[in-house]
Amino acid sequence: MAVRLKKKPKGAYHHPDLEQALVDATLQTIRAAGVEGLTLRGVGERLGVSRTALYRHFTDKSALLARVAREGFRVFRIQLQAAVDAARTGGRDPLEEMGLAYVAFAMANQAHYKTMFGGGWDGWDRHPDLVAEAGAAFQVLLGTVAEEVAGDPLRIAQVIWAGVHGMATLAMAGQLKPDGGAGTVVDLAGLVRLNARVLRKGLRPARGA
Amino acid sequence: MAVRLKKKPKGAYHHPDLEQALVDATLQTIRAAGVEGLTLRGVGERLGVSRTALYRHFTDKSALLARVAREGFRVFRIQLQAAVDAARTGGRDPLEEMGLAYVAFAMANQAHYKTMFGGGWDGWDRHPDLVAEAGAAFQVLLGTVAEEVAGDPLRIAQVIWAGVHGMATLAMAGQLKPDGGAGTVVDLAGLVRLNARVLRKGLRPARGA
DNA sequence: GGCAAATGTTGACGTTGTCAACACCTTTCG
DNA sequence: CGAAAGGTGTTGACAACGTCAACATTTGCC
Repeated sequence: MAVRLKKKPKGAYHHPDLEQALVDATLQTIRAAGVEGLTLRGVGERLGVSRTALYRHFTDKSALLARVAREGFRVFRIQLQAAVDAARTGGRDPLEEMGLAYVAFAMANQAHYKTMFGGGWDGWDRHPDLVAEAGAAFQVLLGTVAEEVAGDPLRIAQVIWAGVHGMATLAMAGQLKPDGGAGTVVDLAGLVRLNARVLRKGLRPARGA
Repeated sequence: MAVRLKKKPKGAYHHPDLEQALVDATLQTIRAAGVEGLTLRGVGERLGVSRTALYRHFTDKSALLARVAREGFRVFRIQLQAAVDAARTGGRDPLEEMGLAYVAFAMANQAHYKTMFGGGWDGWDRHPDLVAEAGAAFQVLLGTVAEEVAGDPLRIAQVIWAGVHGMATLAMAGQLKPDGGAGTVVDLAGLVRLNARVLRKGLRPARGA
């Protein structure tokens, strides 16, 4: 390694992009061990860096997790929007497809999802950028509801959101079992579809009453 | 048996019922400071007992929290059943009233509810008594659904459960705001009612399509 | 080339959950 | 009635953790 050029091939006192590397390593760790298995010392070790190196990029363990959550909401929003678009071009129900994409993301990224919704960090107030990113994701739902069904879009969007969020978190906690307990996995997608269709039918503006 | 009155005016080496006192103190602590604010040393101090005294009654911090969760499910089930019964005698919709009781319990006992649904302890497998108590609570919902609506009761109960659970957890996390962000609190009961009515209408066995 | 800011490291401290060894109390039984 | 036995509570200790302060190194800039 005589390549003592302008960069540092060897010791690399300065990591190329430690900030992003920290986020990635954190995500990998919570994927493997859960949020409660996350340790700052472990993250540093994984990156070959000292235990306190991250304090130059994040004020806190909470701040690091909030950043991870923010990135999650970004990907989440993109996937939800893609599902809506695909449903529209494919002639399928946008709300139903969005619901499926919602639980698919949550199931495929369980630790990430938990972190996004209140896992480990210290409250929305302290992270306005996170609030913004989460709000953008909700806008996908809200906008789709506004175009798809009649009635107060916000309240309807909140009801739909609660349904998919509830199914996702209950499924993650292993609470949704067929016949109420035994072994196999629940047909989560089928449940989402059922929910979507019941809601759509119930939301159809009725004649009487 | 004769009550040994003059026994221990002073130190009371043996606590009257430390086991229950530990559960109560734990619940009080997480009510005030959240699960993450719970420390075994603090619980001991609150009871005037040593930091490791609880190891004679619980194997673990997890075991203590699991016990707290179990007691939560017991109270929860009773309140749900009471709401169903009251609705029946009062001529109101049992499912709607149960939904209201559900979120009312969750909101009034937020830390407890979070502990019940996966907060802090180490998985259902290790606590079969907890599984049983949670299952009993779910039976209230399942039985009511079976009597109230047509169709696969389990799947419908799971959908309803997901709805109220989702609303409760989102509301706890401060995610349900009117106009999507500002200040005031959401009309959670109204949301629950909306959900219940939409679901009931959507579940009505319809003729066409 | 030098200097200030940015970035990374080491040492240390207080807190926490938990174990081992010990002390005290209650019960049981010879 | 008294001693053994087991239950119950205490102290001491340890490793792991998050975080701060002080120090070291690198980078960017004039």
